[in-house]
Amino acid sequence: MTLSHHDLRQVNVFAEATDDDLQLVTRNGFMRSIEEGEYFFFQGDPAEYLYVLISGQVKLMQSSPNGKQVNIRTIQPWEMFAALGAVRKDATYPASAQAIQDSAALVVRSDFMSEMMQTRPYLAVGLTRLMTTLIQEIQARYRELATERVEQRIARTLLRLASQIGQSSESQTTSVEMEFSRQDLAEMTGTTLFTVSRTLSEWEKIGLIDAGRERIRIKDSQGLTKIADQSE
Amino acid sequence: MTLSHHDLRQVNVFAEATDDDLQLVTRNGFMRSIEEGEYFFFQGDPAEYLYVLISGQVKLMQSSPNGKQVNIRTIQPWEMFAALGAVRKDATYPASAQAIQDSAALVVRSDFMSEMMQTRPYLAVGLTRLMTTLIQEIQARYRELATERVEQRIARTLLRLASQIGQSSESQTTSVEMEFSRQDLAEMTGTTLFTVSRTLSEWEKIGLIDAGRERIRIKDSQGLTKIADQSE
DNA sequence: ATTTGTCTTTGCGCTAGCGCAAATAAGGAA
DNA sequence: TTCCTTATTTGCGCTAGCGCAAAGACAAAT
Repeated sequence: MTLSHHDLRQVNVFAEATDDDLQLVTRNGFMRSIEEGEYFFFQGDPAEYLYVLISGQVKLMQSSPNGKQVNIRTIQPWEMFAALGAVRKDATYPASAQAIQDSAALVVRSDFMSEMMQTRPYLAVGLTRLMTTLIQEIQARYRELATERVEQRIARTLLRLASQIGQSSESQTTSVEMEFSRQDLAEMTGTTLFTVSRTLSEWEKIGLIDAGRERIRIKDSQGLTKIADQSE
Repeated sequence: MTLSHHDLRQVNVFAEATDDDLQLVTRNGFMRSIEEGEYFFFQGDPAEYLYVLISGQVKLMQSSPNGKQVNIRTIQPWEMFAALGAVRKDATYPASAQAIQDSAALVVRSDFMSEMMQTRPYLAVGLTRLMTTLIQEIQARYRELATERVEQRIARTLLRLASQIGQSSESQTTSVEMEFSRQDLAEMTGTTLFTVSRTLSEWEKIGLIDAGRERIRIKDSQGLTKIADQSE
């Protein structure tokens, strides 16, 4: 698989890059494909590489000492992830990256990117911009987790995922088919598999969604929005 | 109040700055002092300035549409905050900054810092490094909120605060006196004022802490650590 | 078609923690 | 000192959501 510069410019950090710089990145990087369920890296590994997802879907998850897991973020194609190694020496990945669909990624050495950044402010600035986005998103999720009830969080998460996926795939169809297990969704919303299952069953009954094994499709996003926004 | 370069180098992002650059920053910035309870800025305001806390203590909090608040982060002296404006045009603050003690900050225009960053990679890289730290911290808090019980979260928060404060003040005394209301602590841990009160009362009874009105001192940090780490 | 493994559903009991209300305590101001 | 405001404590009832177990559904492999 070859990457055109046009493709790579979909990556926010590379949007303003010169052709030469993109050339450098692709020359120094390599492609890596893994199957559903496999990992790009594990929490605690030395952060030697950063990744740009080309196809598929990847979840970043963090596990606590006692073994429970939370889903920090779900990566869509053309997102850069695991970039922290580029700015911190001897960092280790704070999360594991598992493919939830067969996935391919462009892999670049952290220290190579780090060198590039020293002489190309646009790169460092772009990376900072990316990080502010991430911070804002996780802060919002944190607030939701702290203040909202499970039902609202699940609704909001479904809507968020639908918009992320709808954005990355060009299919602007109203109802996107999403592939997630109940367990995945539980980890994303900070609840349990059982509660997710119960909630989705309820919603399917009243026609808000259409759900199956590892598959959810939103039928009435307005109805979900109403649930997500209900103040009490 | 004047800021020596030595002082400013305590700020991580400025650690490697040249004297000239520090000069520029102080010349283009100004000091702003506010009293306990007042705000440096509010969520939703245009992010025109970034701040470096010089003295006091500030909490960054986010409020949801329905009015509930969470404490995103607590700022200690020599921390930079509200830096997102420097990399995003037309951004608005995603949180409000309220002084929980009388505080003073160095205030710098976002677009001035933005310009500096264009020609000084160390600044952009330093800012990115700062952001990765923030991301890691809030991710950890997110995981805790999702997987741990209230008791553990309160214990962990107390320990974290104690270490942060102990770090910024040079007093390496074993037990730091912390000034927080029960409400503050509730917002930091994603619980309610009542639960915090009950928990602290319990801990005071068994000698882990010493608490008063808007005041907490850890007496037995080992005991707290044990609570924070208990896996069940 | 049958088996096997995994994912999902659902019933059931339980409890951590919420939320209200009322009492109490601690400072600060007059 | 006394008053006033604000923070804290504590009792009490309640429920959202957890966690287990067992059954059911689906998909892939043989």
